Amino acid sequence: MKKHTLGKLHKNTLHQQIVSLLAQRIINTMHPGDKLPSERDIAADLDVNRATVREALKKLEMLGLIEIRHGEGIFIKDYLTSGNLELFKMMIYLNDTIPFSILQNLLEIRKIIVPQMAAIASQNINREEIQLFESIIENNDTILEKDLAVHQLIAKASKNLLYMFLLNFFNQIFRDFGYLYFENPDNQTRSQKFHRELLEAFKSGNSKKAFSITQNVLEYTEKRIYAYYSQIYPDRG
Amino acid sequence: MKKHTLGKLHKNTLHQQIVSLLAQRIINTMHPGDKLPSERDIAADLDVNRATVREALKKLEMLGLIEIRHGEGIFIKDYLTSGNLELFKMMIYLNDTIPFSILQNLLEIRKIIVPQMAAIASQNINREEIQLFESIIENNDTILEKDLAVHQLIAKASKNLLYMFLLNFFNQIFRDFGYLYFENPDNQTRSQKFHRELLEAFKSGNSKKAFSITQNVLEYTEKRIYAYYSQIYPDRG
DNA sequence: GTGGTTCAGTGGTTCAACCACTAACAGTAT
DNA sequence: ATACTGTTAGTGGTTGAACCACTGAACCAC
Repeated sequence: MKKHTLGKLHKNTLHQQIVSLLAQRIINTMHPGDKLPSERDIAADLDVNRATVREALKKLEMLGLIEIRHGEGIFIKDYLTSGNLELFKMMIYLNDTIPFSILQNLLEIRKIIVPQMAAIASQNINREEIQLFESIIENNDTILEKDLAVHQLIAKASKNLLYMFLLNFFNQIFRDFGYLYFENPDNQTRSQKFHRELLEAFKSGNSKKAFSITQNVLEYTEKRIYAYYSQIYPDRG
Repeated sequence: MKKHTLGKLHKNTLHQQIVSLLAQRIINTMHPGDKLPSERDIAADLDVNRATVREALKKLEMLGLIEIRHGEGIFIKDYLTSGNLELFKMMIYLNDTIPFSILQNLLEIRKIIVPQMAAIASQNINREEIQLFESIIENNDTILEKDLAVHQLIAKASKNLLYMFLLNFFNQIFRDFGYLYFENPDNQTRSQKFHRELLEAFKSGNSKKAFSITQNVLEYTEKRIYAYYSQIYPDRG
């Protein structure tokens, strides 16, 4: 790895490549409790510097994939019981297509939590946030950006920092795949309708309405995404 | 808030100390878009090596606190729109006591999602998982370990990997604070009752019952925790 | 057995140097 | 004036070698 013998496209940093490489190796071929080679050996195997390997290992540690013990070594953790949302995100991007089961997981959780938070937001929202909502609807951003902003406003109005962070997770994924969804004009108008209706529910402080409005649009979204997915991959839907 | 308050001193690694230091500095005194000093300057300021600083910066990057741009520098991100659950966790442990608002956030989200997942689990659980549930109830672990295991089983039975990872987040926190909760014998028997009832609901595949049983115990838990908290900090409850 | 010592192997940290990228600027050609 | 080009300073990215700190196992003395 010392010299770029070929004009390869190295868009990622070296330690990021090592993160992906080791993550795949760990998930696919190793088991909890297994010991990873020493930092020196990994560095030698990959023909990179030990410091670079260490930066990659620090990231893998934060993903919940490994545990680094001073004086002992590096051990594989059970990602089912120690993995976090960052690992989930990486699993999405490791493959070139998002696995269908992962997609289902995502939409299932989303449908559970978002309507409830919209209901809570309707009770806690203040004038300033109402105005922000109106300006989001009126501005000239793309519908994708608007929708992301609306959900962020729901989180802000809910006054729940944990939901704010949870939403960041959803949005980071949706930002990458959402453009596909909004290529369909029907989906665009459906979201615009959702934004308008939710604003009214917020203005009147009607939590039940906020809940149902949000639930309905998520169910619509779900159907559309499944339809799209099974159209692209007829054997998986 | 670790259990072993005696005997174990602060033996954090140097780069971990730097993570905490920089995280506090960023959250408390800096704003999104601000530029952090260069790696070389930070290393000089803290009188540590640049490689050590870099390992800390890699972690801060994964927390969503900073963005590192090759050739440009290190920039503060808006943690409200880029922070993740790991950052939320760090915010809990940065202070010596868990802030009340954070506690509320946690319990609010937990109460929304866990009963729904229990209902889903009741529909997807298989014989093997039923047996695992029974063995959890019968074994001799502490009630804290049992309760963590029961929730893990709910996640496993739900067949939702994302919820599995979300639960890891909750459990990592509950593992550190839960022993306080279970010091109360009433709370212990309440959880044991929950485990038995949920097992029956799972056996009969009754999703509504699984939902309400889980919701009830979470509401009980919530009240107890709030009561405990306002007893310790009378001015905040 | 018990307790202390040594030793090899591991992660943690340091140092100095160089590579690769970015922005800003000055100079040039058009 | 405008657009292009090369230079340069400052930044993060990577390297190599060395040493420090911790762990477990083997060994030894009692």
